[in-house]
Amino acid sequence: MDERSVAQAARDAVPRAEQAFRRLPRMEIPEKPSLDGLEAKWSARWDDGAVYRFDRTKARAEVYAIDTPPPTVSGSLHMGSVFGYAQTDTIARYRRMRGDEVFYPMGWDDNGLATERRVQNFYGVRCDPSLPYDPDLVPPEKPGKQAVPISRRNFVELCDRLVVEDEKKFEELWRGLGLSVDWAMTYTTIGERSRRASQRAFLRNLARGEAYQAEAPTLWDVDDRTAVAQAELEDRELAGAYHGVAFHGIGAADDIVIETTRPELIPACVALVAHPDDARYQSRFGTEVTTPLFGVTVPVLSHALADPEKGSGIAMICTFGDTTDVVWWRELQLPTRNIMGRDGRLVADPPDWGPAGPEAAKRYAELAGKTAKQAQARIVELLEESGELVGEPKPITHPVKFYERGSRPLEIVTSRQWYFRNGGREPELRDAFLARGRELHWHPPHMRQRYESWVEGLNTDWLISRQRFFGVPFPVWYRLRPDGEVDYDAPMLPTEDQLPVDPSSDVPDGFRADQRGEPGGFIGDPDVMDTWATSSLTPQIATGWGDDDDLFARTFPMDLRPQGPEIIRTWLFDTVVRAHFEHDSLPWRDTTINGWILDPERKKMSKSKGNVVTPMPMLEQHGADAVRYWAANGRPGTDTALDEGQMKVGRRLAIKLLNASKFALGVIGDAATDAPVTEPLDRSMLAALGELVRDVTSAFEEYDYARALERTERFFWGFCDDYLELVKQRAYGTTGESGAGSARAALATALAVLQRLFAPFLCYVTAEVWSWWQDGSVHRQPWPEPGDADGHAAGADALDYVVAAEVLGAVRKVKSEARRSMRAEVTHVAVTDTPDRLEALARIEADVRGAGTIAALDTAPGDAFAVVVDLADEPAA
RNA sequence: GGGCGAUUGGCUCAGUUGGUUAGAGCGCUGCCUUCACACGGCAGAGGUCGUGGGUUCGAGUCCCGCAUCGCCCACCA
Repeated sequence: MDERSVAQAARDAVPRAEQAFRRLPRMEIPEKPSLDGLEAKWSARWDDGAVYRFDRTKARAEVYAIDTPPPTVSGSLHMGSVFGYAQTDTIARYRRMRGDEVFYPMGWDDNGLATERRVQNFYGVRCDPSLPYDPDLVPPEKPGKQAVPISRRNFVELCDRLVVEDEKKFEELWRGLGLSVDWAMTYTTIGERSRRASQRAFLRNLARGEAYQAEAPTLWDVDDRTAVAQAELEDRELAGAYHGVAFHGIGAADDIVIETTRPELIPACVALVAHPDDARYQSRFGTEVTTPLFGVTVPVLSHALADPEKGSGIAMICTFGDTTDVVWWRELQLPTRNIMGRDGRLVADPPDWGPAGPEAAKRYAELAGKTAKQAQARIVELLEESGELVGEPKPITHPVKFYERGSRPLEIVTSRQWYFRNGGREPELRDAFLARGRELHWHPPHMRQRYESWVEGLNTDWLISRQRFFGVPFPVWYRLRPDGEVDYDAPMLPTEDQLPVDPSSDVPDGFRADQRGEPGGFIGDPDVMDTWATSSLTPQIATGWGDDDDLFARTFPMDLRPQGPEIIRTWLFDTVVRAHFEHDSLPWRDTTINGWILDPERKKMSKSKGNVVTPMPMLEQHGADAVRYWAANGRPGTDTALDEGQMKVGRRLAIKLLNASKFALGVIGDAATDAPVTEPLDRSMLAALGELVRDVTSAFEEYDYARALERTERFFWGFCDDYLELVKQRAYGTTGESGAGSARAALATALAVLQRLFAPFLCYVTAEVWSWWQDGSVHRQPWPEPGDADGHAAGADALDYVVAAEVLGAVRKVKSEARRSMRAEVTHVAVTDTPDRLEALARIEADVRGAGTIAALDTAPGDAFAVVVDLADEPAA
């Protein structure tokens, strides 16, 4: 038995609180129950009563800790988030009712490029780090045509200001949705705790060799002017063209024609490459050719990655056109001829072309300063003029790498960056992370495939530095040599108790502020960490790692990470990496992966498609319980359409619960509810209810909240349509006090169970109906046990309730087809059925006759169920 | 190119280890001005379970192939 099971067993051994849920002496049931106003009323009461407050005196084994991925607060609220977070909340509420102390904090992911972009668009500004700080800066009312350049510090201040506003809106939304998070425990990924945790973890990674700095070719976004990581790439199909380009051998017949989609990179060419087995180029390996237009000498080489099927089977290697170039460049140990600037334009100063340099430079002069696209157009013209363009360009579409939020293709530039090891270059480490993936419990299990294919496909380490402004700075300074050059080899680091630091304003030990930027002095690392480098520590940040050791000991490793499928390769994997390094453990035991939210046309919702639905109007129109109902109907990991019809159904269910509760409690009235349950129908219903509790509980244990809801709902509609109708007359006392007492006890028992089963889903309406007759919040009640229901019905026959409902249904059908009222008198009913079912019918005949207004009922044994109904004549109008 | 998931009435989806006439809601049709509920209730019509094989006494459910859709991964000249 593991630690958790021991704790569970200990809890189970404690005598449970009053199980019968006796009604309060004085019930307060509205004359006309309504959903209106319930959300405001109960949100306020939950706050006042600290219903969802985490009790930090509980031991780890008693705690259920949920690592909610902080939503990105920049940008608009999205129905997809509502979908996932509402689902998670049903789990949280279930665990809480099971007796777990639920640790359920909420964070806001506010640092990073997403926020910067929002600030740029919202205020119409852009950050220019060369500008001085303006303490009196007032941002433009409305963004103008030209972005206003402001200093880095001003820019960060605007970021800080805007995220506070955004976070208020998010909290308002989540509160309205009824998320049972402890709002006293929010955090932000740019907040001090997050900065301290990020920097502390980084320093430890660095000390252990898990973080390192390297100068290397890097995927680069020319618009945001920052390096980006493999995890942030996406492929997009782009129109392009194969250009046949002639490279020259010794004789005119020795031309080698290559096909390229990027002729503008000819000046960056360092070699040609073909497959070693390719007969066409066997004789050329080891020889040299000269590039078209520029006349630069490059070798012809062989490499297994070259694909004989592609183009003419031989490719030019440029530094750098794509990631394959980087592989060839590294493995064939080629020189670098960089022409691509960080602004996406060809650099002014040409690379080293050797002897051909002076001539080549003349050609290059008119390309310098052009964008890749402009340069390509011009170079094609030049190739045509020189006759080195072979044939017409052949249009193709091909996948091109983009930054996922970018608008222009990524370039590859060489730059100095920070990395975390993640197995991309070390098979053993990669295997360790694959093992972690198998150690984690995935719901649904097949989602692990995405993790595996991502980890198996890693080909670089995790690039964490960004040349941006609003993020956690690297806690690193560098010495400046006497000649002013930066000494990257011996970075200066703060101690952990100094964190968080900002190296652009803080000064390393042993230096004075006026030595910043001076030869012999120091400079701070100018970069910030990518947002994932902080987000990957949310389990540590939320649980107070290093800041609150007591809390950390009670909550880490956490139990559950709920999240969307699109961030398995980033958030989930990165978080596994960090916990593996720092704690040699998983960050959590389970993960639930929700599905996509699709629009009514079954298209994935995304901003670019313009089909995003904002959640606030949905909540206002249908109500939180209705929206939660819709979300909870989306099965784990299954894509779900945005369906307002489902929300209407949810709303109707909530109203039904109001009215059925009112009715049942009205029937019970002032009478006692502790009479023995003696009537077969009551006992049979409670037996079925006990089965329901078993079923729903096991569904929740498997994280299948959708099944739990569906089963509860199905039982409840039958309970309303059949049981309440069947028991109505007897409960009013028309057949005597014993039968009435049994009915009232069964009604009270069923109501107490059903209201609690619905509580994780319909959190507002269940709070309301529970309060009519019970003390305390329903959301802090113990989860029903099967015995709460069938404990009152030992030996009951499940058939009784089934047969009663079927016979009643048959009678209703006849009345409906005869276009008569459901109250129409029935003179006689003849039921044919199997003996065991007729026995059941005999036990509950009185209830069936009462509900169907049936004067006489006969039975006859037979093979199949059949009912003949004689209606009384219609009374004269 | 590799992988994962899906394919059930007009729509959205259930269908837990293969077992008698395949379920629900929405929509549609009809009825009921019932004393919990008109933000109702009752009932009805509507499906060769994508397709072709196979295993089995028996397959929506298991196996193989195919098709379509969605997604993930991939070195994309």
